[in-house]
Amino acid sequence: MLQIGFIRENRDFVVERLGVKNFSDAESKIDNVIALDNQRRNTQTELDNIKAEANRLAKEIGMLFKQGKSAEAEELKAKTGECHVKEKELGEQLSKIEGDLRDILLTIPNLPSKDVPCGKGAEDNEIVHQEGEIPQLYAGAVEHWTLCAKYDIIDFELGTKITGAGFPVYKSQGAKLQRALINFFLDEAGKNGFTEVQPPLMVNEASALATGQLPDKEGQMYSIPLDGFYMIPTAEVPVTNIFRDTIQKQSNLPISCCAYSQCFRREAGSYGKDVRGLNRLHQFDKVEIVCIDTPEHSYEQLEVMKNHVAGLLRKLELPFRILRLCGGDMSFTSAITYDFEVYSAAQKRWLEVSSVSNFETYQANRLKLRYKDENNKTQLAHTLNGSALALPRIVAALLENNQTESGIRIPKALQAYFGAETII
RNA sequence: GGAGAGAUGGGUGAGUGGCUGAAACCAACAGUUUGCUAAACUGUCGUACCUAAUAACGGGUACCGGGGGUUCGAAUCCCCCUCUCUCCGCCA
Repeated sequence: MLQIGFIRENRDFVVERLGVKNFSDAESKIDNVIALDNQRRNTQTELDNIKAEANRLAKEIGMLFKQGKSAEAEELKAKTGECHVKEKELGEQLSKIEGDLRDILLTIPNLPSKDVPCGKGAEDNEIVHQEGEIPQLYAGAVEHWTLCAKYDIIDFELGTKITGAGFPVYKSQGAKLQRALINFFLDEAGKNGFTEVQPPLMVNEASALATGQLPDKEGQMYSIPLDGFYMIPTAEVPVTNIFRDTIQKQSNLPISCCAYSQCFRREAGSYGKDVRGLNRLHQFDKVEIVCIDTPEHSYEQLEVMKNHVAGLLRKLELPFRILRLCGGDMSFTSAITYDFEVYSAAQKRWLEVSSVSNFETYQANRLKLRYKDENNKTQLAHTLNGSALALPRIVAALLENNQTESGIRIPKALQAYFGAETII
């Protein structure tokens, strides 16, 4: 959620930035917000004055009773009646205005930061970096879903039988490869200063709301209505919520966490070859990194996170590129997002394996995640997160790019974790 | 799931209708003292919103798990919800 004070002071800037995100009606919505906020302030002032008056009367009545002047006290009691009528009326007005204001604010996305390019969709994203060699595969090379069946390491049909499409069963060396990657990612994160946490895989409504999954993306999460819980679409949700309603000391910042979790996504409306095999799943594994920092340092921290992710891909010997997402392709809550894509040689396309974002104060405002600055003033912190990394497409690329006639080569960095040099 | 107890500021914990935004202690922070550390002493020490016609001090309102009610007045009384603890049951 954007901060109302910021909107008031930077109306034109806010409208202009929302334009970069192709947000429609920015101008009228922002003006509506400001008008409602004016109403809110006036009503608040009026209500406070009446309450102050009522408090004054109540004190006086107490004094009079103590002095035994009950007749005078009764007189004043009658007066308080009027106050209560007005108080009730204004109170209802105020909560209605506040509700309306909040509803509108929830529909306004985060402002893209100054580096975000304009654009409508994926085709307008900016490639800011590319490295690694695109492998030349031998003539009989195939896509990962064929490899999975050939080596009997990931069974999609079996998962369909047990649960449904998008819930694969990892078998034998496939299961081991999962564990190897998870441990590799966690260890690397640990070396780079990220503290590991293991969060719950279900969250309550307050948590889902605080990180922005609700109300914007309700249909994306699996829900358990009986208990009011949601299956997490990413560890970002529970991990960031660790810090909900807290005030951090500046000396504790930056906070850097990593967490392995399974992730659950309904992916409603997806279809076609994009969702084949490991390309899109309803349940998958991911190591997430989450950081909290001051506004002054958050962009440095973003670089730290990007470097960490790039390092992982390098060690996995995967060719990758980094995209700076354009306004139109960014998520609702993000101020800037870099996507990491690895090249999948058999599918002959780039697969998104990580997304690293700075949310600035947008999430922190809903989270009430603040810190005390050097002047001891309480301010909203910046939150950042990224995948480091999501497994399925990494597995897809590893299998496809490293396939040979005699088996699938495991990259050096992973061999100790996997316990072998090849899948045969 | 059954029975009971409880929820107060960073922590412990007082407070059962007005003088309590909340004692005391601890922690934390700043300063004095000190060769350094420690100790001692002094001071500061919740959050949000509104307002201020000197953004520095100030004034007001709300908040003692959450929501509603009684009352002129509620942390304190009543109702509902949530959560925690203890005992029992069940169980990886």
